[in-house]
Amino acid sequence: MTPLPLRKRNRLAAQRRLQGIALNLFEERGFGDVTMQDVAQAGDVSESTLYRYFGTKEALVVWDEYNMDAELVRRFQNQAPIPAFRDAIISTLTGQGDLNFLLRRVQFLYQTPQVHAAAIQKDLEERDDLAAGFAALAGRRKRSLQDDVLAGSCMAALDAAINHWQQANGDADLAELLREAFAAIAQQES
Amino acid sequence: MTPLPLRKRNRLAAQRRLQGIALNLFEERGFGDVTMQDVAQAGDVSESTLYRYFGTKEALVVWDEYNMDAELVRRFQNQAPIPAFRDAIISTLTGQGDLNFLLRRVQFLYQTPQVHAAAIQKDLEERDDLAAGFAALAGRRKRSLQDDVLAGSCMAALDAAINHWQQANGDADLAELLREAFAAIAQQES
DNA sequence: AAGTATATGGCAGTAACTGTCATCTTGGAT
DNA sequence: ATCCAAGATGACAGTTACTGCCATATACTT
Repeated sequence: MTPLPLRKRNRLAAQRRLQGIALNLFEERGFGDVTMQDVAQAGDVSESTLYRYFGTKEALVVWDEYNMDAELVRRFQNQAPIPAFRDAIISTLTGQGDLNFLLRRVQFLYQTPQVHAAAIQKDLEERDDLAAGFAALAGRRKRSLQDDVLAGSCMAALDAAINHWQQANGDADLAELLREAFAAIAQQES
Repeated sequence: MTPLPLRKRNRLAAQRRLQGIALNLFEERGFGDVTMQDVAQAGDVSESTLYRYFGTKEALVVWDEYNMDAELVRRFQNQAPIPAFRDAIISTLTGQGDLNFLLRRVQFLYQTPQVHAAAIQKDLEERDDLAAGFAALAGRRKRSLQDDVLAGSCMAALDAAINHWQQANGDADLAELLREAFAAIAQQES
């Protein structure tokens, strides 16, 4: 894989930096009591730039650089859909260095309804992709009701696992929680 | 059951009326191109009142008066959790007179990401209650990971069914779609 | 070194929301 | 019928997230 162009890398670095600064402020004073102006000043950039980077205030928390598309597609080749998705998630999350920072973001996210909603909106897009992927895997051109329910259940498992991990203050094996959560999808008695 | 106090009834009527007016405007000109002021003027109320009734702009679409708590509790007595929830939903939705208005709301909702997110945020509260209900049913005091996944899957089924119904312009049996969707939860191969 | 693309900052404007206060209106009491 | 208390409404000012636009500065290419 080619290394990221310099501009992209600088941008990513700046975003990471600003996200850290923003999260500090939010944790200190609360989401509602920190303005975009505050974050901009603390980060020594203009509000314009801040908006160009993140688009919305909520995105300061929700934004991340995870991208598991490549990994996901590769695993789809030779695994059943649910385990493929599960393993892609696990390797993406646990392979990413800073679990502590993820924990802070996620804890804040679940405790701030406004931010939580934004996170869910982002999940929805991922869910749609997933449902489309399930359909494609079965050779169908259009997503069926089952594909959608399945994709929704996967997102529910992901959400539940992260939520439990967050509630335990990170004192739990995230990968193990994810495996449990995804196992729960299949083992439901009606 | 005692009839609703007059004040409550008037309020409900006013909300129904304003929601209808707002939906008309949104459908005509698009969500982003209608201001709260526009809605207030069209409805002949002040912005203050509008905000007191709905709180947010999105709530003008998302708001409804459905309340299936009673139904749900009753069904939990003698049914397995998933069918209980499913049947409670079905009888609540189909028993409610105006499916056409529901269709309009839901179609708009799925086509407007901002509103969709608000709807899901509302669903989350319901999901929490459901998970708690599952735990209580099994005699556990605390919600387990499985309870959460299960509740999330139920919401996914509900969402998928309504989404398909909406995409078919209501030319489908909603109850039937719901049954299919909930059946898909149990029949997933891992 | 010149030229082009891109990133940044400043600024003005819109509209969603919040809080407050004065003014009705309503429902129930005597 | 009348008065009173509680709740509903409207007017208004203020905050802040977000958008668009333009001028300037910075970085990449040839």
